[in-house]
Amino acid sequence: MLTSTEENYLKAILALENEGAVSTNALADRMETKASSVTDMIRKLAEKELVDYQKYKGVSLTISGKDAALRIVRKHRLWEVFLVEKLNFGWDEVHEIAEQLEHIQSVQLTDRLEEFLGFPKFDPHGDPIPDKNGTIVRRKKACLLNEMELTIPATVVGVNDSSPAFLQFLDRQGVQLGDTLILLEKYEFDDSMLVETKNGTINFSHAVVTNICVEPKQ
Amino acid sequence: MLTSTEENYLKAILALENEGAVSTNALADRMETKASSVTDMIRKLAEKELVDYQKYKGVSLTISGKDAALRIVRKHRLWEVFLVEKLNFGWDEVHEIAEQLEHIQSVQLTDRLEEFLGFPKFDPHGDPIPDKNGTIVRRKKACLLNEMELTIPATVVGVNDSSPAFLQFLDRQGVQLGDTLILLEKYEFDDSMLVETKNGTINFSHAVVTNICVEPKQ
DNA sequence: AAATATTTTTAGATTTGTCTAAAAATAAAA
DNA sequence: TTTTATTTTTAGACAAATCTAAAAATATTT
Repeated sequence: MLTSTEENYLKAILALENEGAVSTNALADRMETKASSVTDMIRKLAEKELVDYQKYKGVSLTISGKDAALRIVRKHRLWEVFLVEKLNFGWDEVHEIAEQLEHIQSVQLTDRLEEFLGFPKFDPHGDPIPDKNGTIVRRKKACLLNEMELTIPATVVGVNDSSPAFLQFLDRQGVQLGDTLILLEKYEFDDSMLVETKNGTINFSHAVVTNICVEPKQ
Repeated sequence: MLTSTEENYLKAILALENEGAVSTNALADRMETKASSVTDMIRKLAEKELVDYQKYKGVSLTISGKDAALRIVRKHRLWEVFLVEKLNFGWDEVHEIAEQLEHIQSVQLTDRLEEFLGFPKFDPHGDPIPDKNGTIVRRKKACLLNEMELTIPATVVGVNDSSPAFLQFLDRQGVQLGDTLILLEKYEFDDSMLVETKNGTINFSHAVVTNICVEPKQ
């Protein structure tokens, strides 16, 4: 059995390891703790064979570590769906609560929740929900809004930044999952872009267009 | 903010204090820990003004301690309703999971869950659910099955023992909340009783009839 | 009321996750 | 390739919740 802290470390390592090992400092940053604390915890996870670790070389998840991490992500995202779909929370309000709920230990609970929710494949931010075996649905045609060709309609399928600040900004612009957006112009000097939304044509900064995931319509 | 352990102590004190202070040993028994650990924790709770404590005299909850305890009981029982009503768990399966869920910190979550469930007044074992203010509905006419008069029909409204063993026993006898039972005979020599149930007339031991709460029908 | 038994508290130790400060290893720059 | 800077690890300490063993207070019995 893992402690909540151990689970949070595994989740952080999963999020950070895009090919290659994760550095101690990167983990410390994400966990909002000190590098020395990270070293201690990594040692413990290595002893439990959840991560591969060599001094000064960073960490990566083992098979069973990745498995554990995916189970936590699965729970987190299922609870987010529950909070939004059943309890009418906004997509900007659910992360913090799901951070607690993801540590509830009961495989049966998770599986029944999934069934109750109708086996959703994506959470309220468009992130994929691992199934019972840790398998994730991958979107093939998805890209960032700024990578779209001009004038081609695109459906919003997710966000890269799930912070309340960004989500509330999108709410205020009337942008939500499933909406259609069209890139009309790109301005080189500040990488901002003109986008057609259901609320009209709006100029979005670089930070905005690189944090919205879309799929070409049809 | 309270730790889960502190919350569990408060809950235990609430459950044990039927007039008069709770002894260190009684708490240790219920918490499945040692008396010395209880003394330490009581000290901490006293510092936070959640309990009144005098050395060698036992503890009792302060107003704010009782408040906190009731909030935890409220969450526990609401989650039990959710598990049974929405996720189709049996009444014998929910306690352990609710023990974890009761520590999730979010007043908004609790209140929205309550609303989602239709403001239930009792949990799956017939125990009353405190409302937002800690107020509990009291059943006026309720008594134990063994206290009923012979031949008077009574409705099952709760159980005093919520252990899986007892609940599964009741399941096998076909006894559930809302059922009508009729006391037919009392046997002095072992305090067992003959009871009419929807599955026929059954002899129930003293342990059974003193753990079923009923209300005279109508 | 004195002796004995029980309950409760204290003292000191352990584990978990964290910290600071210093040392060691690695990476980057001169 | 030395020197300097950065990253990572070690050493030692702390707070929380627990434990064992011993001491102190209270209760019970003779």
